[in-house]
Amino acid sequence: MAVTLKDIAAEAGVSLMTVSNVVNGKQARVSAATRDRILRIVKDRGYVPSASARSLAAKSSRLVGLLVPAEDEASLTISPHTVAVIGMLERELRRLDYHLMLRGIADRAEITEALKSWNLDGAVLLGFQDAEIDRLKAETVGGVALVAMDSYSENPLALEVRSDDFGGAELAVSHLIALGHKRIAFAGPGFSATGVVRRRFEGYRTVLAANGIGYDESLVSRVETTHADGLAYGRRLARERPDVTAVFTTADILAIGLIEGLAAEGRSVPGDVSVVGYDDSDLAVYVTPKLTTVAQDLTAKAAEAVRLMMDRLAGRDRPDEATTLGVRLIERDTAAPPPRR
Amino acid sequence: MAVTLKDIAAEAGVSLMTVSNVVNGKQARVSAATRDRILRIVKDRGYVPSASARSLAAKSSRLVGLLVPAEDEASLTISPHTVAVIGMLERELRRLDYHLMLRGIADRAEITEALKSWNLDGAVLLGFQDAEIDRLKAETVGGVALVAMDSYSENPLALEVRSDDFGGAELAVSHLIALGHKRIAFAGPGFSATGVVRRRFEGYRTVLAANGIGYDESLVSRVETTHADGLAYGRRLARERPDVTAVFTTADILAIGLIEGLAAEGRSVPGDVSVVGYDDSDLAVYVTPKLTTVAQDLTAKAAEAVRLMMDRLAGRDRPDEATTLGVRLIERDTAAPPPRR
DNA sequence: CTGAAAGCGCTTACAG
DNA sequence: CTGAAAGCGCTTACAG
Repeated sequence: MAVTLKDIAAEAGVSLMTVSNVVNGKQARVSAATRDRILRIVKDRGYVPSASARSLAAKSSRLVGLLVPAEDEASLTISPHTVAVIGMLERELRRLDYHLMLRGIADRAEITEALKSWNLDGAVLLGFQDAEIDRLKAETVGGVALVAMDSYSENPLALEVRSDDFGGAELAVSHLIALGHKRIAFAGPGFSATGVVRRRFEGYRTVLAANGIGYDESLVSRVETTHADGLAYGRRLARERPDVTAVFTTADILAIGLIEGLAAEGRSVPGDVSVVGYDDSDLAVYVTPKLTTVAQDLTAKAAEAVRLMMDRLAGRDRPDEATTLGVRLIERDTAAPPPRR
Repeated sequence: MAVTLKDIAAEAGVSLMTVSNVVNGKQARVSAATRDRILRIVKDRGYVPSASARSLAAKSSRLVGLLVPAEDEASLTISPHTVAVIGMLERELRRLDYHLMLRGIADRAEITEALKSWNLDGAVLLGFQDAEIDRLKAETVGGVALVAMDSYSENPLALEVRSDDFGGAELAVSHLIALGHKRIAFAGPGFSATGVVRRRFEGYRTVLAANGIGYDESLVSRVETTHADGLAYGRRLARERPDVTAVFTTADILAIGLIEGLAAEGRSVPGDVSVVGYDDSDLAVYVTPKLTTVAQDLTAKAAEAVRLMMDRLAGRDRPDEATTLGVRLIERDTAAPPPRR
């Protein structure tokens, strides 16, 4: 069947060991002549080392997992965020001769299982709630390099990477206030559980307070991150809250649905209501009017996650602190001064 | 370190073999009492079988690859298409206790390498050109189950899954003709090389001919599948081809850019120019006006690919013919009768 | 610079 | 119903 080290060794008239050394680039241990001869045979025969044999014999699998929460029977929901991370991660791993295993996690125990089963060298945790990261235990995680994206968990087992969610909200809400808005709503998904949303909510509250605007709980709505939920929220807002002149949302897709919902009830953006999104996804410029939004640099975030992972894998340990990336406000066409009364 | 079969066997006072049988569900070979005892220990100790050891000893790795073309230094471009397939594939594999390895392919030789290195049981090839599928050889592929998506290659080594590209184009162009259009442009990426685009182009030509409309090469433009290229094309079209009243494009994102480009030059859709997209991606309903487009059921296509793969893996071999899924036209707001002159 | 031995954690026949 | 042996393809010390 497949060509093995043994076959190459036999053909080259050397020992297994020598071929192994050559294949793994330990050149100091083999003469140039032998090396070239072996390399030629390797190439001619199309030899590819068995990764599972290697993984079994060595301590390292050269395998990194990308772990993403998954409903039991549903297929993985892959956000633009996830896509950016997958792309970057795969490329960097490939460059360093690692492989990427993608795994949906329906049940918490599967994290451990995924780690152990293929003896992963590292894993990137994407989209988990802080509490789930908190629960990771050293016994079950072993020495696996763990990077948790968008997590505010304090668990020292995982390196955290996120962008400045508090600051992003500050930027957005300050902008709305500067335009003259006072009745500013907040819309986002379950913000008690997920740290990212909670930080944005805190940014919202903080800026309000700093500007002497009283906090009004009735302006805060829990809306899932989908176009449909945004749309329903927009209709509701138009009907029930004519006093609201601006909305800060935690996601572009939600903002886009919201704008459509407002329009369906005869309210225009930004004429009647201003809307600020979050993410600066591609979508933001495809829609009309183009979306004013908080940009987080997904590519940079993914790159940072990969870099942390690679540093850990290479044993270049770095100060074990969370990395927080900057954000900025992209002013486009959905935020304007409130209508004159 | 990690708990092994041996540890479990020792604790249960049985042989390795017996534990192995229990873990692998070969219950006929073990008494119920022993089985329950072993299962309890397995659970208590948190034993997870080593997949690499298993892969090495058995003939099967329970590993399926998703192979996607990648520019050398660029990160994977993951289309909505790819996302749908990744999600479906991961879920089905997980359900059957397989794992998914994601691999970008910069160079053709890497396909073989990916297959051999981890001893993949199967692989889904996504986004390769027909010629690349054609070149796959039995020697290098071995017995790996191969599914090629959106391929029109005749290579019997791979099972092909695609949707009815010729029919989709027929639907779109017939619709435009029925509305009264005669000067209908075609815009899509490199359509000599990729079978999918070529089939759509053939659909376009065929319908034109069937309706007595002469083929005009100057109406056919090669435009890459990006918003930016669509936009540039739209501007060009508005300036140089006032005679064109309708455009059939091979992708929604391209159509959306095109509409923006036309608008930038003062031409409205569908007032001045009608546009039909392809894919019915989420985007289609987010933009204004909402896009008329050809829907291909990505979920169904992904599901079919997974099903073919699973049947092959399970040895349930099926008639080795390509699967072609249906398409349908979704009429929304970007196609209307041509302007009266 | 090169090699013989042991072992990684499993499964696959084959016995009993 | 249960087990002892061989082997999957590699790497890791350790010798020479």
